[in-house]
Amino acid sequence: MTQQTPHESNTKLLDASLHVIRAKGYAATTIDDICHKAGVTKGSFFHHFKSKDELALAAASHWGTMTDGFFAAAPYHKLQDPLQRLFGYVDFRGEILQGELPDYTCLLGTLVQETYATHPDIRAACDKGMSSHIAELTRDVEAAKKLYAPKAQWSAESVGYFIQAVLQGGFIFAKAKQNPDVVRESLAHLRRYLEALFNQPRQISRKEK
Amino acid sequence: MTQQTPHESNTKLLDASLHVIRAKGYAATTIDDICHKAGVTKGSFFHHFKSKDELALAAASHWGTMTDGFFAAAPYHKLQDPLQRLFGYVDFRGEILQGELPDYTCLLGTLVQETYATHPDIRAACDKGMSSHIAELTRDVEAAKKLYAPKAQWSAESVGYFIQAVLQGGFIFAKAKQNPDVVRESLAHLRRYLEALFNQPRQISRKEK
DNA sequence: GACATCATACCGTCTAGTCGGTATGATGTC
DNA sequence: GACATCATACCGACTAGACGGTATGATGTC
Repeated sequence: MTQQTPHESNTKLLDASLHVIRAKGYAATTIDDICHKAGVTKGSFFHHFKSKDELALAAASHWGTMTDGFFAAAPYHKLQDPLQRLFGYVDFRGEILQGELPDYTCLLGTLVQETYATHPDIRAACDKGMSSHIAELTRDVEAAKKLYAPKAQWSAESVGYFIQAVLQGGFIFAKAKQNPDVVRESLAHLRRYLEALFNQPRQISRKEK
Repeated sequence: MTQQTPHESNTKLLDASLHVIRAKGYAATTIDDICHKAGVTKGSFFHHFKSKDELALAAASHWGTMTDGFFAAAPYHKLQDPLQRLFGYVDFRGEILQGELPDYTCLLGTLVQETYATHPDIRAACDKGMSSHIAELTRDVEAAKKLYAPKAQWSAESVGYFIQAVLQGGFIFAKAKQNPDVVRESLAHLRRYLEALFNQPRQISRKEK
């Protein structure tokens, strides 16, 4: 909290770890892998981080900071209507499926799968990061519900989790097929569902042909 | 394919690996872990499997056999109407969320996350296993579509993948929260969506309070 | 006695983490 | 402004242990 701007090597190591862990998984990632990718030495690594596990915690936190900024800066975020902002989010998640798999998949989803039973603190950090992203989403769902479906039975939070589950699950198939098409098609189903939940007539989304 | 009934140790090793890999992940699982859990020695392990990677392939195949049998024997499978069978599947997936996390999460989803970039053959085996399960599901979706929504635009296959994505994504949150409630709530959303897709009036499912 | 099924000791490599050391630059003192 | 002192950042050889895999031989079964 009393952080100065961290040193460049520190940031390079964190950025490298985001990529390498998403590509190889946490256990298979070696410290040397990360150092090599970051272009720093092992001595430097252990100057900045006490252990591999501590790096994972720092990486999870770094991931949260990165993604918060990324989504806050996205164009959909400026829309006034909370429902439009929600649709904007879903469409945006489809638009960013570009480049290699480690560029668009979720670090926390990968990390938690491997560590939930063996590394309680890393599991908790993943939970915290994902929950905070979902809480942000849930605020829009809640506001949209008040406006468009005030009497509906479902909870806004469960919708937030549902959206993320579709994404996380889609990423698994993207990895299995080396191809994000399943994510795109699942997002199309998700959007159709959200339209129904909020009593919106079927409409063609911006990016849909 | 010309398999005799495999020796007991072989099966014990495979069963053990299903559990251990789902708990710790593939890379963090050691051969000794699996031997210990199976109650056999390392000599036996290497008598039955050439390497750890070969075990992973055998485990993926074993998983497919197990789950095929498990779902084929489930009560919903006897229903005549394909749409009821589909709803039966979704409800059944909710009902089996019992016991510890490694008891109900998906081996292939866990495995593919860690290996997709580094172990092409394991990745392919996971893809094959998941695709085959989805193909089975897709047959019911297709049949139900013919009956209840013949003109709809969506493809049956994309619905099959969507269902699995919701499950796989839900498992990630179950791991993060050590609790399958997110899966249950996501399955409730999924069911509501499927009812809409097939033009079914909202109905209270058997297990819903 | 031949073959499958182990059991045990062992080997070599890989890897997280250590440790002694250096480079750089800030701060204080005269 | 010269010099001592010290903190931070970094380097890379080294180590101890873990882990995948092997070698060898025992035991049972036909």
